[in-house]
Amino acid sequence: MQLIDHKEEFRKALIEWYLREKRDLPWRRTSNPYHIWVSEVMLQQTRVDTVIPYYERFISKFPTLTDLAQAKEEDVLKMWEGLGYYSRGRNLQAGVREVVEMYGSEIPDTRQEISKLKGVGPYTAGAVLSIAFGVPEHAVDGNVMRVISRLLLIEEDIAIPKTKKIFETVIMDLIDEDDPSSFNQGLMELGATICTPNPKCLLCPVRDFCEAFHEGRQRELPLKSKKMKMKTIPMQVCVIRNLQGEWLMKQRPATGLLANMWEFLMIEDVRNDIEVLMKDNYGMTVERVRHLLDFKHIFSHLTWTITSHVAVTDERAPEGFEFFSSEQVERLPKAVPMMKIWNEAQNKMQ
DNA sequence: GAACCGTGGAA
DNA sequence: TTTCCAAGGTT
Repeated sequence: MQLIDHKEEFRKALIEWYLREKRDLPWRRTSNPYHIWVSEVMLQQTRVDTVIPYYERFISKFPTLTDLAQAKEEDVLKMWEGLGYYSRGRNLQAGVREVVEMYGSEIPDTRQEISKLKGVGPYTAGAVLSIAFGVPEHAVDGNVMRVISRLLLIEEDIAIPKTKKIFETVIMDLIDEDDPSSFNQGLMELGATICTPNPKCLLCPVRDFCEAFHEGRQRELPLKSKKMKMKTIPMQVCVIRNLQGEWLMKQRPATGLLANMWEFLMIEDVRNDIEVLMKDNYGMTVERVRHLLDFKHIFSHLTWTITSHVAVTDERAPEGFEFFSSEQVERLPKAVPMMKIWNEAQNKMQ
């Protein structure tokens, strides 16, 4: 059965399956556009199971758009701690503040306007428009590209950005004008549960429409070019305490890797001892250096091989650093590698 | 348009 | 262990 000649039957089969089989997720229990926006940002490149507890905590802490707009950025980052891609959190708050200032706290309901908001790209725009406002707009994510590439046997490389336009055009032609929310979510739900990289075609509600299944080529799709191997950066971390037992930390720059997150002193050099490096780089004398923890931290595009130490000093904090009490350190937003070191350091100290 | 931006789970 | 990746966006 050719999908292009049977669009209405396809929509019906997809939406009926979705309404019958959809998972019970927190953001599917609300019609609050702000809550849906939050969920869509958290779900970017992140698994449902990972997002659920973060979503629940975030909505409890910032129940309304106004609450988030008025929050301190550090509190927002703290709620994002461990979730990754931390600029999402900062951009979300920036976008929410734009809605308060420019749109009277009402999230705009056109692609034109909502796309101007910080952190809202083509996917998130379409997702919020269709799910929260019922606007028939495309929301093309990795799931949709996988599902559609199989249904229509599209052999374009989805690693190339402009390939996405093909899928957006297809969706605008296929989308159900009466229930774009269930249509878009149905495609994503299908991609997440049935039309997975290793597809379960016998359970698929729309396999009769699927050209790849017809040809037995579903496992070949979508086509995706390889990416290059990542870099490895050796790193030494030194957890330094002063005579009051406070901890030396600094905030990372506002842009780039782990932007605005807090960390202990780090040096990209494993050939020299910590005492020498501290003297050379900061003119600082540290004593009682003890080895702490060695581990590897893998980012999406690079790897840190970390060796860490604890040490003591009676000198002032170097430029850009501050000493914090344990209670203060606990409250600072820290990325996962620093959380590991922080936990280990606390264990070892008592 | 390619490179950058996290994390943890699964194959 | 290695690889891939999961409801992408920004620069």
